[in-house]
Amino acid sequence: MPEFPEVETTRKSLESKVLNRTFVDVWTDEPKIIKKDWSSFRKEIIGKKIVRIWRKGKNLIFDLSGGLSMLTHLKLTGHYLYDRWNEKDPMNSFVHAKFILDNGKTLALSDLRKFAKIELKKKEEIEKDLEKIGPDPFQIGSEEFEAKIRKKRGKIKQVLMDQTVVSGIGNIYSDEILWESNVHPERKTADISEKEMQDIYKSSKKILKKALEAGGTSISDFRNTEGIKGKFGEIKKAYGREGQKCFRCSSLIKRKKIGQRSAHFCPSCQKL
DNA sequence: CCGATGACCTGACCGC
DNA sequence: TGCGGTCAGGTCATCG
Repeated sequence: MPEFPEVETTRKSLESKVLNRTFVDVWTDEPKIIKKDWSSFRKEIIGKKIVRIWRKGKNLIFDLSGGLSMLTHLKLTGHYLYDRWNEKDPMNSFVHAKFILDNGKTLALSDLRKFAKIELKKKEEIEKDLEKIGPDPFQIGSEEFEAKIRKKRGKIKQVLMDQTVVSGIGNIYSDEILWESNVHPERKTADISEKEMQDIYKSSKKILKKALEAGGTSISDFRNTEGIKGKFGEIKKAYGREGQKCFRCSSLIKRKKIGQRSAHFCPSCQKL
């Protein structure tokens, strides 16, 4: 599920709720989510305090006491839930990991497809693993953004989603950003004009900011830590709108496979 | 080094 | 109702 807006929504919420809490117990019914031998994971994490919660791209990292960090990647369908959440929503029922905190409350990971991963390593090791992840659009200026994008040859949609180039953008927001910029997803990075690059840069920040303010997108399974949906799905312009009218020109939105993913775009506003 | 392709999983939905 | 196919906010390993 999660791209920048969903992960950041989760991060902010967890920061306000579980920062400075200590793990007193852990549970899982799907040990493969934890990329470490379960008994050593359990032994190492119990008694550790959460001292910082940060994000790099789509990765969510809990720095713990004792020089350890716990990295979580929610992949397609993972989301964190805390304390008392909306249990009527079936999407909140795929809980495969639970952390019991020293205030007696539970931090849970619900993940329908079980792709999420949790790693526990030394802080420096986690940081090293994340070196390959590029900056998100808010961390760089337009010149650096353009330089990074141009350096990678290929179709703009795929390059925008390449986490080593720029991070935080996935399938939904790349479609939204390119629609907003009037750029066809298959345009080659080398052939995009400077003006268009500026538009893509500005749109990236605009769309991600808007989506964050809306609490993310919950077309399928994303929920915040209270188990509630985000609202960006109600105002998206391209993703998932195949066959519906473009909000700018009324042409019908098209869907096309690019790489392995579905791209949604307006064939008349976004020309090849 | 690069791109293309499957693998990892489960559930929803659509057409017959 | 049931079956089979397709699709899904993401990465990884492997192969040519």
